[in-house]
Amino acid sequence: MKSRFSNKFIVPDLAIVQREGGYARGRDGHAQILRAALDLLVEQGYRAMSMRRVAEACGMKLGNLTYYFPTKEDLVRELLDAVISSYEIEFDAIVHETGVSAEDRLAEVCILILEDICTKKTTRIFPELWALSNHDAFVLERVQEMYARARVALEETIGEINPALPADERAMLALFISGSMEGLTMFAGHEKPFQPQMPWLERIAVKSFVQIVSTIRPGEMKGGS
Amino acid sequence: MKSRFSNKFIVPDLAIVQREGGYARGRDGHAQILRAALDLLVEQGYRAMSMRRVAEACGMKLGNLTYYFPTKEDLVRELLDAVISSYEIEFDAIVHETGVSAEDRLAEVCILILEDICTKKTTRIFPELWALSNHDAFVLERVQEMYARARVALEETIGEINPALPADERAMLALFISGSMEGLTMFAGHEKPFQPQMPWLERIAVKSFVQIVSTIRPGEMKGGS
DNA sequence: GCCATTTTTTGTCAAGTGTCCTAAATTCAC
DNA sequence: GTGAATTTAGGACACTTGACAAAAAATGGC
Repeated sequence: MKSRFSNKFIVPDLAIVQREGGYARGRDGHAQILRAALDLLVEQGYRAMSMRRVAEACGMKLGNLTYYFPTKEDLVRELLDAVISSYEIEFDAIVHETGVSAEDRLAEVCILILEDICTKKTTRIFPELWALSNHDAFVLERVQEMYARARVALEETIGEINPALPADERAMLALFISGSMEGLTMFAGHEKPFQPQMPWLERIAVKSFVQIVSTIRPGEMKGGS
Repeated sequence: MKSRFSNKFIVPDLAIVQREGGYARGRDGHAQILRAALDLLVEQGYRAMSMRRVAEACGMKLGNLTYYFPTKEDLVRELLDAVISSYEIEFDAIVHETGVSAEDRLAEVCILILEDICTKKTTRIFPELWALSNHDAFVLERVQEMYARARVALEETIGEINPALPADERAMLALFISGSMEGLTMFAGHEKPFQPQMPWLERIAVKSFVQIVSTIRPGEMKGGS
């Protein structure tokens, strides 16, 4: 499952924003709740993430949990923010990488994402988010915002590989590549039937992406033959 | 949103297996329940698909619903089967299509799937199934079985385009292509932010898929340079 | 029309859900 | 140490959920 690229980047579980006031214990409790909620979400799914179970999971009484998060929506939103922020931080970091060729950087970004897909956390959480985003505008917007940031790195390298491509077509290519990788979650993600074949899929993906980025010509995806 | 290929195939909502005995009214009720459950699942998500809401949605009392489906698991399994079967029927049908070139057949299969992704039903249901499959072995198996059938058509045309490829590498390519398309659901599916750009994505996808299938050489994805 | 079979109604059950409120305990700057 | 602010505990509320049971109604072959 190890790739030929070193894992310089690993996405941390949560990017928790420290609360302003309060005591030290309060800050601990705050973070503890988010971690417990995430763990419940990953291990047993969204249905299991009830206020009572979250409270129990971090040795807390229900009444205390509602002190930190008066409503469940508060908890869900802050958890979503913490989870997604951790991905965004990584994506923002990789943008400023330099030194290797454009093709290798494209490959590197893709490998990072594909390796992350194999993670239990990512395999479990993202389908949950996709399902939620179908009926919750807030989740939809937040998730799409994250993907938009993920595409920044892709668009940049695409521009280096194929400078003739206009911006909107670069964006489309990045969108295709990003979505293409996400789709492998259900097949080669954690404990999925084709997880052992992920290295093969990585090679196919990288070769395929580099190829389409290099060979597509301006206007071709819009109406050219 | 119309593609250059005619929509010969449209996936019907449900492939309901008729019950054996009983009165005519009973058979109606049976189908009515499955339709109401599907509608609830699509319109409001899995959480809204409670026994009471399903019963109410088809003008039925709760107790009557439990007569048809003693447990909720019974209902979910039969609904899942009806939904997935409708897709499998289409996939099986397209395999027996002939007449056009291998490249065009690959394109046709891909277009069919990508058009289906834009459907409200597919956009809504599949993320739900992916999320469920993370914590329900039955759902996982049934969904993966469906995808396996969907890959049959892909593997066949891949073999025609690149006959030198061994079976397992053809299978990997089909897996990549299938997963690649599924991933676009969250971006260009029904009411998703890039739904209007789906035609562009279709062209990118088809060109990319044909390219990788045509140019990849045996052994390349396993260890070649 | 009879009558066994099938379908429907009605009511109940225990368990779980999110939310709210009050009183007690703890923390920590002063 | 005192005391105000913060954190915890405990209980209660109204509501939803899946499952179950028994009586009532409708169906349709004979």
